Amino acid sequence: MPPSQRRQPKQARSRELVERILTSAGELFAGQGYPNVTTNHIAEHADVSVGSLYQFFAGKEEILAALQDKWTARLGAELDERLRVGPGTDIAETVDQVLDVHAALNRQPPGLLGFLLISTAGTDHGNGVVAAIHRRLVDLLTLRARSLSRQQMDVVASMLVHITNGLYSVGLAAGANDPAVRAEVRAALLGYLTPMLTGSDERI
Amino acid sequence: MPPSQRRQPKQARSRELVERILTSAGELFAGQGYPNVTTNHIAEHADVSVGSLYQFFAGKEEILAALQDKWTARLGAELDERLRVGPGTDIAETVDQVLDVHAALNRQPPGLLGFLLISTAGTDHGNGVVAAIHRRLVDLLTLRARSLSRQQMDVVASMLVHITNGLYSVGLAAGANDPAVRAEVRAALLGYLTPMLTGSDERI
DNA sequence: GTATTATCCGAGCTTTAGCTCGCGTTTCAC
DNA sequence: GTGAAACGCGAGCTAAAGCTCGGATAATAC
Repeated sequence: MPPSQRRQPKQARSRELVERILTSAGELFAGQGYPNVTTNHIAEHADVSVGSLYQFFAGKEEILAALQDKWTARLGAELDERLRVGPGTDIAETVDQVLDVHAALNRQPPGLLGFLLISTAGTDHGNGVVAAIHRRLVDLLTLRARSLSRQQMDVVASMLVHITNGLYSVGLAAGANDPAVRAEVRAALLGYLTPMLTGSDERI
Repeated sequence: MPPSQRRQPKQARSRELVERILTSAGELFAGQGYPNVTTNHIAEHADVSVGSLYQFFAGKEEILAALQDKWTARLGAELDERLRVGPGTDIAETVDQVLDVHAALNRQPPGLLGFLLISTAGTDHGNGVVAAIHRRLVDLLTLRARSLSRQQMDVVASMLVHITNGLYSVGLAAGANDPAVRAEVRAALLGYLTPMLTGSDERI
């Protein structure tokens, strides 16, 4: 399904223009808040005319969707690269890697990743984005937590998505690089996962 | 600091009108999403004229702020009432109570509490609202976790606010009454809190 | 009962976000 | 080099959100 009937950038300069638009939109969304940003702002900030913007995007929502795709793809790629898990990998190490990736991506621009993840809630497109992350997590869990039922895995994956998203988004974004906060998020994730993976969880 | 220079409702009918406006706004915000709701929608849905609405509220943002105040006050009152904790109270019980209160408030209208809590992020007013909840939690922790330093308590309180807010808001709101989801949220909170309160946490 | 204050209303004015369209410019294919 | 396609532009149109104001009604004070 094509994002819209708009023109697809073919030449290098238009691809760069689209890139500038996305970058500016990201900075503005994260900085001013989605409702306060207009397509005119984005165009101006990107040093591009509105007309050009509308050649490639149908509107603000489509820009948001494109950003979500771009960043979740980036997030997924980073995770794939770092999480070469075998059955023997230490959980704590895995959690650290995940937190590293999140923190790094959420830094430039600050808070954007968190905003994007939060803003998936409710929209059709957002559901797809979350589903992709969810799938990846279930794959990960399959390697680690074979004692869990399929249904349990789904719930656990949801939990993980929302713990990390939620924490790194709703307010903790600012403190994500604060070691104390970081340590607590780590403790929370491990506190949740450890009993489950070591089998000491009576719910299993 | 007065919310605005608007008129304060003095008579019973105007207080009821303000009430209707807030109720309608809550339903619409939770149902249609904040950006899609206009003051005209709210007035119409509340069966009130826009003019009347603007006599008591300066605009949409102020209505949101009023809703945040009202619901966090309600949340705080419910928690105070149910969480008569002494040093001997069971943690699991406390967590259950907190989840009960959240779930109940988030039910009518569905998702409103979650939306309100999320939407505090970033705004000045929202910071105040979160600070109030935060303060209450630190009080609670003071009774339970005396071994924590003041700074640690702050971080832990932040974590708790964001775990509950985040989880019950970003996507889990829909499933908040699903027993499986509920059980996982419970497990996550206990997994985080138990080591800390029993002193088996090596970070303390 | 009368003056005063509080309230309520909604047509319509103002502002602004959203968006298009025609034209000039650049790149590409051959 | 030349025609075609891709691109870039921004003044300005459109629709809708935000909001006011003057006048009518209801509550309250005395």
